[in-house]
Amino acid sequence: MNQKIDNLAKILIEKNIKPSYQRIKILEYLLNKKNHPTVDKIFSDLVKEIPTLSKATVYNTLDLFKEANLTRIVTIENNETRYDAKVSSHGHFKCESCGSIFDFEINIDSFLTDSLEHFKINGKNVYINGICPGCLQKD
Amino acid sequence: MNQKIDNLAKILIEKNIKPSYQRIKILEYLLNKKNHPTVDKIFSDLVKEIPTLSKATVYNTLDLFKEANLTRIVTIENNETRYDAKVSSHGHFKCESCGSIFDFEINIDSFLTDSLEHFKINGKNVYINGICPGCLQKD
DNA sequence: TTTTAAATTTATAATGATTATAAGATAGTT
DNA sequence: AACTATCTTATAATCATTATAAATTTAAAA
Repeated sequence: MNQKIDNLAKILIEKNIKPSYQRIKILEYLLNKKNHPTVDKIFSDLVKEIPTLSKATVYNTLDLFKEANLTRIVTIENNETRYDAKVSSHGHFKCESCGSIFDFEINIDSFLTDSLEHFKINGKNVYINGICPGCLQKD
Repeated sequence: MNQKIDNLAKILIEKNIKPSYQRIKILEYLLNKKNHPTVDKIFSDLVKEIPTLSKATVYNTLDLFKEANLTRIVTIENNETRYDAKVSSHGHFKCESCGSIFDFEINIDSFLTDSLEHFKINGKNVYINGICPGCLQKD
């Protein structure tokens, strides 16, 4: 009946995660909005569609997704955790003036040196802060 | 009389920060221990020497240092902010098994692409997670 | 279809890092 | 010494996250 839902469910089942309604909706949200949402943003957006949604469910689900490698935590700020649907490797730029977060392409392996050759690498985060072009122009 | 204290004081004065006893001690701590301490670690270590020390002072001072570019925030975990005395650019590796944090050399500019050419860059963070050699051997 | 058990979701309370506020202490200046 | 601004401290407030237990849903069995 609903092809999209089925595809999302399949993704979850492949990871041994039961495809509950909430989980499908949260996964859909993450795959659609690629703007590193906070838990709060995810919750307040989805609660419009799922009025009974609880913030604990969002936390639980994101934790599940993280374990299953469907989602990664974006390490940008220390006060609010942000999440990304696992996609191609990219870095994050945060503007200190307007607070916007920009993605940028990155050759994720180019900066790895021999010093890590005996380490098992599971994830890479590149985070740059500064002023974005828009805010630079304002000054 | 105390050459070391004088040097630390000078660093602060150059940044227009009044060299109070607490500030000098916190700066000294950061420069000596380069293990990305949390606020809690800094406080509990220093309170032995300065019994009247308040955690609020540690927060205030680190904030001052950050503004003055003496210190940078290490973006590793989201639940506990860690601080580094500003030194040569390096990345951080966190072992998911034992929790240790390793520094590693990086060619900080090699991974910057054209996509950021119109951005003003103030800081760069590279954070990698995985398993360290010691924990790999245990398995 | 009902029953039952397991898993999931929800509401609520607890925790813990950080921030805000105001009172007290300190240092520099006239 | 008195005055003033700054710094430090203690305390309370905030806010994201985690823990807990009850309620609901799901899936399987009878």
